[in-house]
Amino acid sequence: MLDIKAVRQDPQRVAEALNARGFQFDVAHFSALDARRKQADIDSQNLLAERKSASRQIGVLVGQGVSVDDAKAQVNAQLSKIAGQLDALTEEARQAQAEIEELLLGVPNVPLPEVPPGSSEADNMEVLRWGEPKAFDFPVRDHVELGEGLQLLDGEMAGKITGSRFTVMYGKLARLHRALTQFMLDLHVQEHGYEEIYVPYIVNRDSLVGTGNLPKFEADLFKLRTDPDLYLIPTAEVPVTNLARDRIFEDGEMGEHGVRYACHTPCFRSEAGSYGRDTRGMIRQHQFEKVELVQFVRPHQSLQALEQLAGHAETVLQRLDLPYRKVMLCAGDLGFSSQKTYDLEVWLPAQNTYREISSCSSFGDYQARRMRARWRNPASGKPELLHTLNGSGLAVGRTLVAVLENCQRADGSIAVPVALQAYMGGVSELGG
RNA sequence: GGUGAGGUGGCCGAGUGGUCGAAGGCGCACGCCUGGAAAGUGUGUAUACGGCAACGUAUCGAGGGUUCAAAUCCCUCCCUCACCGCCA
Repeated sequence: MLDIKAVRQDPQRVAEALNARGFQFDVAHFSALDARRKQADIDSQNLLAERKSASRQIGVLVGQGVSVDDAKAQVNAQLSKIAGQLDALTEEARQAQAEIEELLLGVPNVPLPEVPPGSSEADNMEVLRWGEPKAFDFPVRDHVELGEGLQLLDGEMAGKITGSRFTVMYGKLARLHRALTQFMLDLHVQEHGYEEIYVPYIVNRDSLVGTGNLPKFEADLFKLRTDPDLYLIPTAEVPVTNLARDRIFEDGEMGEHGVRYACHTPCFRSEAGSYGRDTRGMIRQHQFEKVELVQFVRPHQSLQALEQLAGHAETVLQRLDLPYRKVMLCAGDLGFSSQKTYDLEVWLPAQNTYREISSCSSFGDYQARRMRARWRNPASGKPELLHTLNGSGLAVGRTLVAVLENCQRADGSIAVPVALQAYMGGVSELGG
């Protein structure tokens, strides 16, 4: 959520900044609503104050021995006037509050100044490339051909069990998938200073509102038939970031670099409307695994933290020797809650292109305001909104795809990257 | 899922429907005392919104209700604890 004070102070500037990411912010509507909210708030507060003092007066009189009825009679004029207006006024105030809240919950974050303009991924800015795409002296197979050829991957069976966009893996492939997860977690915990945590895979509505998935993107979620509403997590970002919800961190709890959590979870995405895109194979699934990195930092640290976070994700690709490029998303391609995002795109030889494998974002105080996540600034002694960040480190399923395709050999077997062999019990190849 | 007991400030813990945002304690901050410390002692110590400020309003798990007035009474829900049932 944006800072309502900042919006109020210069709505035009906010509107322009949001326009850069393709969002139309209706300044006139906001201003009218805010004025209404303020007036209703003042009116109802005044009335409440009157009622309170009248009630208090009755209490005082009763304390002095006056009968309750007599006491009421003495302040009757005031009370009857209040009774007539209070309900309407408090309802008006409540409604005005709710409306402006709803409006703001639907407004995305403002991009940082360095975020390039643009409306689609075509306008994203390449920051760097790492590694050389390997030249193959045989026709490359995609991961589906490779996995099915080895009889380790089965999309049809998943279709039978559940439906489209799920997958079944067997044997060494299933193990490679698990090895990738273990490798990533160990790297981030042992070398990058993250604490490993385990969290619920089902969350409530408040948690999803906190991260910005709701109220706008309900269609992307799997919703359970419970009361109250519960949802399968679309990413570990949701439960992990919500660890900070309604919480005030003492400075000592934040550590030098802030709080860093690494968390492996399955992710569930309904992706209603995405049918037709990436239908083949494991690129876009309803269920996939991800190792997520989440940070809570002091506001002045967030820019540097984003660079470090992206670096942590890049290290995974480097250790696996997978060529990739890093792009800064343009304003129009930013996620709803993000103020700045780097995507890491891994080289997929079968597609002859780079494909997203990690997205690392800084949210500034946008999520923190939605979930009232704060730290106590020792300089002021006051609670202030902290900054949140997260990034995939990495999407496991897509990393598996990248390993299969980049490490394939002419006979359709797969050379297991050296970094993973220890996690495979020494196994160095699939098939062959 | 059943029965019972509870949910109050950073923590513990009082609270009879009426000057209660809430006694007391712990913790923390600052001062006094001391050569220095401990002990002792004094003061302060929730959050949000509005206001230049004085201050006002809201919040005692959440939401409804009764009442002139609710931390306090009633209803529903959530959570915690104990025992039972079921289960990995």
